[in-house]
Amino acid sequence: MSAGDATILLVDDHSVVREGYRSVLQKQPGLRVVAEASDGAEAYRLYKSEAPDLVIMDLSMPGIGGIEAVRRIRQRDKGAKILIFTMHQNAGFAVQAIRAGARGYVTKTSPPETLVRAVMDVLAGRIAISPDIDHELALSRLAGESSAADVLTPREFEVLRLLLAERTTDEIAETLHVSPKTVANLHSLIKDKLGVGSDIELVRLALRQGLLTQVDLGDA
Amino acid sequence: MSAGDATILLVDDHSVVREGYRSVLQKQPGLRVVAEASDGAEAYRLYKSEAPDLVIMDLSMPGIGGIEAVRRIRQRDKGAKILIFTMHQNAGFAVQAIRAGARGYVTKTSPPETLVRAVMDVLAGRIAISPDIDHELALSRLAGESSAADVLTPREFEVLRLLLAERTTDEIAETLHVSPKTVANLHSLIKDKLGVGSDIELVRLALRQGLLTQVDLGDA
DNA sequence: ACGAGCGTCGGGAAAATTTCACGACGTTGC
DNA sequence: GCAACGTCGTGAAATTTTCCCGACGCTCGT
Repeated sequence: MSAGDATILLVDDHSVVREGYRSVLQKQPGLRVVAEASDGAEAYRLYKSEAPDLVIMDLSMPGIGGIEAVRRIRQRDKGAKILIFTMHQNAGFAVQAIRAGARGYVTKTSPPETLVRAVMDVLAGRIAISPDIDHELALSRLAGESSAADVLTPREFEVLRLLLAERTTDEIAETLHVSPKTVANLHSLIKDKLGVGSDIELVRLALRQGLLTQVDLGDA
Repeated sequence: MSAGDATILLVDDHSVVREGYRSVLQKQPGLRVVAEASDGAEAYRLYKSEAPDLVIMDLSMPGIGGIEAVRRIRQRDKGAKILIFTMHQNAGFAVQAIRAGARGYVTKTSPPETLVRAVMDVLAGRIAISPDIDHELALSRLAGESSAADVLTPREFEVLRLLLAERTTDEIAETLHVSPKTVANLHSLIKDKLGVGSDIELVRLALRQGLLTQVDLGDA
């Protein structure tokens, strides 16, 4: 490991996975893992203190998730190179991540070579997307599935978020200081815009698009 | 690695994670990883040919999932020792896994020592549950949250499954050869039994209990 | 054998929700 | 200035959900 090695910060809440990263990356000359974090807040702290050349980050993590961590790091350093490495084989997540400022998106099902290749690409300033996500993105294009984030107005999006999180129409109305009737109207309009017929389809769509994560199920 | 080493089969669809397992386990004397699989079907095949002392298995995998793989292996060999190692910090999954015949359930957020400890426990014939899941199980007990699988009759469960998968009440009625009215009645009864007020809560509950997985979102 | 209990199936009617049509108001952009 | 649009709300119709009920068949304990 020479002084000219590219420095890397690993972020993943699963220690065994970080172990796996290390094992794969250390076989590669020119790379050096200099720090590890297990959540977004820690990642941000370590980014500031270590100023690594590259961050490899998972998306689903307790507390501050990956997307938000990307946003914060980028806000601080516009040139930050962040590669998302996640289990979510989901075009919606990829779009969100890239928009937040990530420079790459690779799924964990990818063979180690794909990860290494993506690391090199991002370090060289290129955008790296793993083939399966390319395919997902193509499919969602072809299917013409409306992306909730694009089609909905801010207010509608807010209502959708609350619908997925809170319980009743009345509670949401109170939170938003509008009449329950308005919430019902928006609810109906949202389903219309997204082209779903039932609430169950709505939740499934939200899941696919990464608006709701399985780990968000908090109130158990 | 002596001839008396305990042999292990690793099952996880993320190659980097398998890399991590190996890295952790090979530091441990007396253990030897003899095979790796990336889905349930391959796991079953390799179990038959390799007859390992222990299987370490992920839950969410393409095609045949972890639970089903446990069931098959156990059906073939009642003495099979299977340790579930997964990201799902979810009491519902743990219950399902143990009922299917797994001998242990450890989350990926656990430190490597916990995994190693669990491996030893299961090899010694003990049941191993990681502390966070113990806690989850305790909580779900205390909250008295009804487990869908327990509280619902077979027919109700079937309707729930279809509600989560299909689209309209009428379609389900047709599939089941009953009147839409019956489906609506069952739907209402299910929500009552599970103590949820809306379809959205219903889906969230199903998600928490592992009845629906993010990867099941097929029809995108 | 028999009644109690339960799962399944559905009808009827009331209650609640969803949907649709419509109007008002403020902002933005041309 | 005015057209387009987002937001908020009303009223009435359409639909769904819920609740109450009865029927049928099965199992189980006595």
